[in-house]
Amino acid sequence: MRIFDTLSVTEKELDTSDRVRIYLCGVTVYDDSHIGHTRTIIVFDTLRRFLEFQGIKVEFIQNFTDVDDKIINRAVSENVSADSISSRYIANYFVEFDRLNVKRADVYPKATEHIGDMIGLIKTLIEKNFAYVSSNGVYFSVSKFHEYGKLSKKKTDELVSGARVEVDETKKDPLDFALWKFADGEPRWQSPWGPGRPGWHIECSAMSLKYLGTDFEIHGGGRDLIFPHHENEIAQSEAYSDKNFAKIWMHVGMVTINGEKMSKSLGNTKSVDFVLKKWGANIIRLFCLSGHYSKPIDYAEDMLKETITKWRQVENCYYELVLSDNLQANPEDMTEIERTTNETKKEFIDALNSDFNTSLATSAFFKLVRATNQLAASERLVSSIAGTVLPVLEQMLDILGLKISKVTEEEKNKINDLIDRRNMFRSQKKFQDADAIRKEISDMGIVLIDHKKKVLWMKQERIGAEG
RNA sequence: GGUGAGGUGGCAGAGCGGCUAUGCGUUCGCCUGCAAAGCGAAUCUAUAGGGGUUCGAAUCCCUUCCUCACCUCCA
Repeated sequence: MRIFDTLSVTEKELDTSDRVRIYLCGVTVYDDSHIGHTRTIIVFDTLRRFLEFQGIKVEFIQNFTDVDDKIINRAVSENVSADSISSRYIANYFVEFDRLNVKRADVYPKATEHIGDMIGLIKTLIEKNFAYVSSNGVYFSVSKFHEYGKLSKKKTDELVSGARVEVDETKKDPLDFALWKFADGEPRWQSPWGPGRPGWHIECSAMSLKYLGTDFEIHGGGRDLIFPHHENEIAQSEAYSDKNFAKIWMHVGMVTINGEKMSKSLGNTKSVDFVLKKWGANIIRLFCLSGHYSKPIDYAEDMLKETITKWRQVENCYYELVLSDNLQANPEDMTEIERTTNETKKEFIDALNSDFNTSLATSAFFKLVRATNQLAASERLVSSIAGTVLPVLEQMLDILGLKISKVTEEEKNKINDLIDRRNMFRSQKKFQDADAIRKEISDMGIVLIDHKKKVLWMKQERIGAEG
């Protein structure tokens, strides 16, 4: 599979010969996660599912930044400990991303649990003369790392001339960034240079190195992390190890709202909780995968609504397949559907192999859905066809992380009972009674599909936006 | 100002030298007791403007205009 690498600005072949190690920069746990975090995490979850579907071993690490000024500020304003803030949002994170059907990473390392690793790294950087101690903390000396700027394509002299770099008189160079900050208040940790807290960037270097080693396959995150976070990670890590840090840098585009970037600092975010209540996991996943991962997508309610229509087609398709009559298809239909199934499956996989083009992949997926629904609409969908289509459809659903709402055996029996009663009323032309039953079924979240000679049903996911 | 990514039909979104995806929308229709769901047909022949290369360009080159992101914490 080929993936676009931000560092080399080219598509690179992903080395899957042994295992694929992925480090994804996770969230700072000081507030609710939002749809922007969601997109990045869903993209990587889907990538991981796709690799695993192919039998490739994946080691997936995603960190939590649980020491940060924002966490401390929040703790102060709520008059609680920093730890209680980060624990709360980490707990929320798991609730929400489980609901989004995101597979758990192999490890979710926390910064606070790796202070020792960071100190070790900083020590070496000082020994190698890449870092120095000032009265405020320990700083990385950017000018010592000659490749600084290679990821973000920035030249250090241009960065200096830009007026937006932080002013700190104790730094030797305005570009230098903190590895360790001296601090009086809590939380703080002892270090050889004095008590304090680690800088933001060093945690990812320390934790990726610890869990994945050097030169691992993919390092990812949102585009906004390219500078300075990932640039600084590269500087620290490569200065420390003298080895290449990551083989491929994969960056996910921003989610905008009304064309404007969504971010906590702008205060225009849509929280995961909000979008889950409004749209549900399947719609959000489809939305997040609707465009190429590297490009921005706009959170627009009309687009989300369209996605509901598509999802209904998928639900219909699935239940038509599952509930099809136990019959043999006519040979022409069989040949045709086998061809379509194979073609769409190939299209789907080829698209994902080509820089993870989820937009193309989902369009192949919908082609298969439509072909199936066509057969259903013309009363030609039978079990032998389902036997061909269903396994492929389920594979695609699984890779995309989509989940069809299912019913229990008990509910199924009840539905069939009610359908029988309704049919009876219908045959007696007691349509009001029949409609009352239809309403009762609909209240269970079940929609009836009246075919010419049979009545099928499907479970529809309840979606908040539909009221 | 610097750097990067883009500008494709009413909308979303692929394609990245020839065969102009796909979906949504809209209109009409099929099906139905009526619906719903689904399906069909029609609609839409689009590639920011201007040059060029080529037998042939949305796709390559030049240029103009515009949008967004990053350059401070951010997924």
